[in-house]
Amino acid sequence: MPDDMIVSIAYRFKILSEPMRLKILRAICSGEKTVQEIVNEAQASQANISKHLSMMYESGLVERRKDGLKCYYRLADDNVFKVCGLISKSIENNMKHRLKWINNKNDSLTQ
Amino acid sequence: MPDDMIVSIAYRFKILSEPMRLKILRAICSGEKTVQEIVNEAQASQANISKHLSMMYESGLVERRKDGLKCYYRLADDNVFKVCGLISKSIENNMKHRLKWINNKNDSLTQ
DNA sequence: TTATTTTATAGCTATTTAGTTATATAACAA
DNA sequence: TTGTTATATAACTAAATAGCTATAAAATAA
Repeated sequence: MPDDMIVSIAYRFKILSEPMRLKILRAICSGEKTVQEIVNEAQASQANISKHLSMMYESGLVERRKDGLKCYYRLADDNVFKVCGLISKSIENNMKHRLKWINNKNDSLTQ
Repeated sequence: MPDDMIVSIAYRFKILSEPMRLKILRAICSGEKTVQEIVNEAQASQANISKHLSMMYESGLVERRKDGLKCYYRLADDNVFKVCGLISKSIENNMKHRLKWINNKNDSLTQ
């Protein structure tokens, strides 16, 4: 994998690396929502959510549709869910691995 | 997905969001390597690589094995590659999407 | 027109962090 | 012992950024 591809992928990860932005994704995973609805679900200020949404839009992670005063945001594609699934599985594996290590240590202490 | 899971996933993304750390993963994807080998491949200072490796180890992304003076690092699991694959596919989709959009715009301009 | 609603953005602050230099640690060699 | 090699870490600086408040912009309603 070339360096510029690495930089692109790192940037995409960076967007996904903020809990508030993942909460936004959680809010719109079931379908498009207005900014105000996302604000309510993610429990943050309107300015903050709007700023996050703008950068997520600029980077192509979400798409949007304006209708009168309202603006509806939706996911650009669903790869992000597969990614989150893999990541959480990886975290789970890691937890199990550490737990096993701790248990082995306890076993050897009590032998 | 609960909030604490979101925080864990975000943190994992954060570790993957630095180009230098992805270069480290690229270096060790074919098998374990010493710090010095990784330094050479990733083209960075020893202190910098060592710091990145420490945090990647603490977070469970890599594992390590000490042998005399040398320390060998390896991937903890290969989910990270599936993740990078999905991300790059997602970026690719996004590029195509934007290109189509630009082409449509050009078409309507030249009509 | 003026008022209201919805969203975006500008300016600011505090926090985080990548990379640097210098040094510490630890294993090995002479 | 002393010297060398490999890695880790401490202290620092500069840059990036999440969240805040206030305001702008833009569509709608009265």
